[in-house]
Amino acid sequence: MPRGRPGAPRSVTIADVAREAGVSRATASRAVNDSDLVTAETKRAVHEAIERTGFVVNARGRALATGRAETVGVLVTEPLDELFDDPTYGRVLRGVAEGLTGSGFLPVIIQASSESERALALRSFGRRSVDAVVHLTPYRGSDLLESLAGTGLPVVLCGQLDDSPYDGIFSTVYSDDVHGARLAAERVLADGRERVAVVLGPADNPATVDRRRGYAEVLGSRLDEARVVHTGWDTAAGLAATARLLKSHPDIDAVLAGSDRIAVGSLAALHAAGRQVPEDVAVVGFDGHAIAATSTPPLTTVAQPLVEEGHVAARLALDMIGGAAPRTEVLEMSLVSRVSA
Amino acid sequence: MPRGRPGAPRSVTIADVAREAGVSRATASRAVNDSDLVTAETKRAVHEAIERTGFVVNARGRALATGRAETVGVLVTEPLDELFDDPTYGRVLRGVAEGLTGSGFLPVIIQASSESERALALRSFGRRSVDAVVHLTPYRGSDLLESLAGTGLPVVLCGQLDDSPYDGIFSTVYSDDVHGARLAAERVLADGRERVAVVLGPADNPATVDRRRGYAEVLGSRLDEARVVHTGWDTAAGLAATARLLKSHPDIDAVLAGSDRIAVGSLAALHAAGRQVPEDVAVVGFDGHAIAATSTPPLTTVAQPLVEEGHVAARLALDMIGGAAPRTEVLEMSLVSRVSA
DNA sequence: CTGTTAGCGCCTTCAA
DNA sequence: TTGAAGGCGCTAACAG
Repeated sequence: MPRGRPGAPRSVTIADVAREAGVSRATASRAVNDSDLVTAETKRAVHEAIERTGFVVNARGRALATGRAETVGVLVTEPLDELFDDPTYGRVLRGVAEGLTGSGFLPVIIQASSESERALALRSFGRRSVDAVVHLTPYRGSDLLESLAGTGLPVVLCGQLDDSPYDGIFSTVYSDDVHGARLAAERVLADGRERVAVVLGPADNPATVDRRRGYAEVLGSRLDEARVVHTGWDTAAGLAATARLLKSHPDIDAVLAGSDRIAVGSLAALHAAGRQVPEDVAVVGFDGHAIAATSTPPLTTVAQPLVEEGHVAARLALDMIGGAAPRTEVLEMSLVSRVSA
Repeated sequence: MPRGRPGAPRSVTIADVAREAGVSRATASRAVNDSDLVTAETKRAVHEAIERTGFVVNARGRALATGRAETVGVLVTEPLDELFDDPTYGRVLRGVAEGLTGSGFLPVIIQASSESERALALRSFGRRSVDAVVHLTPYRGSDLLESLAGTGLPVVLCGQLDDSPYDGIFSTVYSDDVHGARLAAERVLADGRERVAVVLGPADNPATVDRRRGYAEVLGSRLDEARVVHTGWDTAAGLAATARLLKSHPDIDAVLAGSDRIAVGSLAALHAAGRQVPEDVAVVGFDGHAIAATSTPPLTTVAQPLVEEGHVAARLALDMIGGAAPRTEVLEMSLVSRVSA
């Protein structure tokens, strides 16, 4: 007969409340859950008993009885401390939290940047400590996704994978990079730019691939491969890459950047090279981060609906918990016009 | 008779394993938990049955039976997007995760930056969805701490409060700011600096108060109040404040900064004003962040043992879960000598 | 509308 | 060393 841990005073259970209110445990439970099978008067009596006893439902007991933990795990595989200069995940996270409010489900963030942390998280998921998993930072090539599928839990992926090997298994939400890139390219084209340079993030990144495709679709033959470069996602990388580009192709009149941080680097490189933005060279960023609004000059950029992505992820998770089949939602990007293009 | 949710196939329980292995549920349970009341042979049989059936313990059932969720909630009241701006929390978080490995407890991060999120988190804690709470960002003046105390859960505070109203209720771990500040002041003093300026963070911050006290203790009458200013924690604030200081007191020969980011701002202001660091002016930062190592020149700084703080927090939490009384641990800061002082 | 009854899945005491 | 039995705290089917 397990007695909680020794020393820990037995806490108030619904049986205590029932006794105190002079009703059965079932009725007390119904009152707690505000069922409308209970008289207003009985409810009042139970609530008074709750007041008097200081009762709080025990999540463990409820979870076992209902088969639900009322919890959504948010899996973050990037190390949180390395993530500090990329606001992307913070925004999506906020969206997930917002999307879950009112549902009775609590988002719990699970950091899983090391192999051992991943194993721990997986084990915990397998044991059904959460009702669904929102994976904020999915990537292929590990067996993490495979293991997640193995848990049988509802899983939502935030972000696009190369192809879609998990259609029908996971739900997915992502922003349409191809479309966003088209918007950027169309803008500089409409502006009469002729010699467009492209400074992208790492070549093996799916977002990079899609953005490049979007640019190419709109620019067509105007896109000279020699003016397309890949670099890191950050400002320093953008600066260096753009500076090099300006050496080899001094005549460029537009830069399509693969991220806002890259774009800010481009701005700096152009400034250093004595080019005026947007008079001599137009610059269009990608992401819609805060830094795009405060750069000099303020950056025209393709905004990803990150918070909305979180909202949708939450909805997908709730739907799957409710028994819905997995599905994929693609969100539209939008062009935010500022000064730089 | 509750049947889980409709549609959800009944999962494998320990009863299935027991049947499959031809033992009782009790024995199967013991084998699962590697009790040494079980023959090696029986264990093997059970594990084979587990293999065959694909059994995974259900956390909900176990939690109800043992009275433990095997989970430590890590409460973050700062908005997470800011968490990404300041590596401090990320480091402590890592420490907590490391400190918990091997304990069987999983850290789950709960974001509670809005009032409603706080309410949700508190409700969840009250329901015993976690076994302990590590509060990463405690501050006075809200009723959050009061409510946390009300849950009766073991709570660990990371960071020092103004006074100690929760001695004997919460455990606390923090780094000794007064001592750290003394180290910084002693350094510039030993260096023969005479006109020391102090650029602190917000005046109402407890860390600020303590750091100021530490500087004052060492500097004594050498600390001219007119050369002490308060500003924000970030680089831009540090730059502006230092620039102003250089206007009113052009003769300063040392800057004690309240954070590394402030110090980096000071470095920029000094550079802009044509001062050499450390020849003309010494600069000492505070925090020991990565930016201190990569600044120009590299920053001498007071390093907080953030990861260790996390380790200790985890230990305190585990101890309290085990029934230990709350206690407070104070960690020593250390001076990291680089070029700037 | 309320009470009775029977578990959810697991662990643990007790007796063998 | 193993099994039988009971209970952790709650909810839900069923009968009244």
